[in-house]
Amino acid sequence: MATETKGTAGPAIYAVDPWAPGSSKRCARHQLLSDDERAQLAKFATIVRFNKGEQIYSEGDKADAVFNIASGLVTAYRTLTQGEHVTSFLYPGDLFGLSEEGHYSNTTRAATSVVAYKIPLPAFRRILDTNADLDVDIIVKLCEDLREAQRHALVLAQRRAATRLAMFLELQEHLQSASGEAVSEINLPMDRSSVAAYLGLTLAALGRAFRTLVSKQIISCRDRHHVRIVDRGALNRLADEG
Amino acid sequence: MATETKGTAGPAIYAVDPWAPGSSKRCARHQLLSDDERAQLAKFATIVRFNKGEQIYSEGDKADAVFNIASGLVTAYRTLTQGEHVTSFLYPGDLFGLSEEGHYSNTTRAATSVVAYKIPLPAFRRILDTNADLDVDIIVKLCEDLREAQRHALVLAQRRAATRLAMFLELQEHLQSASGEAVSEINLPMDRSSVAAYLGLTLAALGRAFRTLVSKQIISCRDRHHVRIVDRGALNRLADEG
DNA sequence: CGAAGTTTTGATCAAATTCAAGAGTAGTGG
DNA sequence: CCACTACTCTTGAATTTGATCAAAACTTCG
Repeated sequence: MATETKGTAGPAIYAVDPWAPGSSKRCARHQLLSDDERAQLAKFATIVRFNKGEQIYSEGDKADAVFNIASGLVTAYRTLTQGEHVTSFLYPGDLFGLSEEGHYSNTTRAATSVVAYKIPLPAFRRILDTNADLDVDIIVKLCEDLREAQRHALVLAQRRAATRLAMFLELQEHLQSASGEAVSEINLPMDRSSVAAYLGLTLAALGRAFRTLVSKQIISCRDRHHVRIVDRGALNRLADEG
Repeated sequence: MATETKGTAGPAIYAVDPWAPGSSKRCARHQLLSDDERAQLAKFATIVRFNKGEQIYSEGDKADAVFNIASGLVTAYRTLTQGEHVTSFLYPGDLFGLSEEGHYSNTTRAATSVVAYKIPLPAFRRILDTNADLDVDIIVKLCEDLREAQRHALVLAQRRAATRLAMFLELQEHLQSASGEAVSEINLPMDRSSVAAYLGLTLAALGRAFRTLVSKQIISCRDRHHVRIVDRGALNRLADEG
C-alpha cells in the first residue's frame, strides 16, 4: 500500500487528454499536473488517512476543502428515505469535494482504507486564480467526471439487471486498463451492497444478475471482489443490445 | 439548414455561484461572464440557427466547436441498439460540445427552434489560456453540469415511474424558477418521447405516470407542454420518499 | 469457535414492458 | 375552413422482470 508523507510526491490528477486528435490511444490516462503544479498544491495539502467505512464528509456540510486520492477507494453517495444511492466510486488520481455551492452535495466514505490529499478551499481557489494551466487541468478532469456521470445515467436507464451489471463490469475493466493495471481480472474493491446502490438494484436482484452471467458462462467469480470475463463477446452484446 | 450571422450581444453562461456562503438565495442563477469576457468570446463566435428537429452535431464527429445557447431547447442524446437515451436537456445560457476527447460524445438536436453561439475550438482554447477568470467560470459551469448529471442518475435510480416523473417535474420547475421565469406553470417544450427517453421509461409507462399524477390531483395538464402543480406536498412526498 | 454482518437463494407479489389498438394533434392541401 | 393524412400520444391486456419478505449459506472478526 502506498504510504506517502508530506512534500514527497504531491497531489496527482489522472485523466485522458480531451484535446488529443482522436487517434491511437484514446483510453490511456496520464498525469495532468506538472511537477511544479504538484509542488504548489503540495505546499497547502495535508495528508489524511481514513479507515475502511469511515466517513470523509457529509452531504450538507460546509465545504472547506477538496480532496485528491492517493490510494484506496472512496464511495460518494446520497441518503434517501428509502435507501442509499451511490453517485460514484472514486479512485486514486480523482479529485472530489469540488462540485458544490458552499456545501458538499453528497456524502463520501472510504470503501477501503484511503490515503488522500486534503487541500483547504481558500488555498485551492488562490492557486486556481494564479495558475492558468491548473485551471485547464481541472476543466479537463471535470469534463471526464461529467462523461462518467452521464455513463452512469446510461447504465441506470437500462431495464434488465444483467445488462446493468454487464455495463458496470465493462466500465470497471475500462477504468482499470486506462490506469495501466493488469486486466486479466476485474477488481471490485467495494462490497455488493454498494454496487447494488450504484446500479439502482436491490442486493437480491444484483445477486441474481451475477448468477445469470456466471451460469451463462459469460463471467466467472474467483471471490466476491474478483471477476474474470470468460465470453467477452456475449458481455458486449448484453451491454449494448440491452 | 443552419444559417449563421455575426454575433451581437455575445455568449452568456448562467449558473449558480458555487463559492457563495450557502445563505439566502441558493438557487438564483446569474450571468457568469463579464462584459469584457462576452465581448472577447463574441469576437470569435458566430450565430447559428437550427430548426426544430435539426441535428447540431453527431456522436463521434470530430469536435471542432463549442456551442452556447441564446434561445431555444437542445436535446443531447445517445443512440443505442434498443432506442434513444436522452442525456440532458440544454437551455439558454448552457454551454455544450465541450466534454469530449477530440470527438463529440453524444448527438445534439434542436428540440425547438434554436439560436446559439458557435465558438471554434482553437479560438476557445486560446481564450481559455489567456483569460484566467473565464477558466474559473467554465469550472463553475462544469460543476453545475456534473451535479445535474448526478441528479439525473438519481432520478433514473428510482423504481416507480410516478416517482421519476415527480422528480423530473420538480427539476424542471426548479430550473425555470432559477432562471427567473414565472413558475405558475411548468413549461415542457420537449415532446413526450424525449421525456420518456430521459426518464428511462417507455412512452406507455410515462403516459400512465402522468395519468396517475393527474387522477391523484397532484398535477393538472393544460396541454402536453404545460403542467400545473396542484398538490405540491404530495409531489414532494412522491419525489423523495419514492 | 461463535456471533454479527454480509451475500445468496427461494416464493410471492407488484410494476413496467411489450404488443396492439384506439384517441388526440398537427400540418397539408383542396 | 374543413377534411385528410401522418404523427404523437394514450389506453388496454398479457407477459416479463424486479421488489419484497424470509430463510439459509457464507465471511469476517473478535
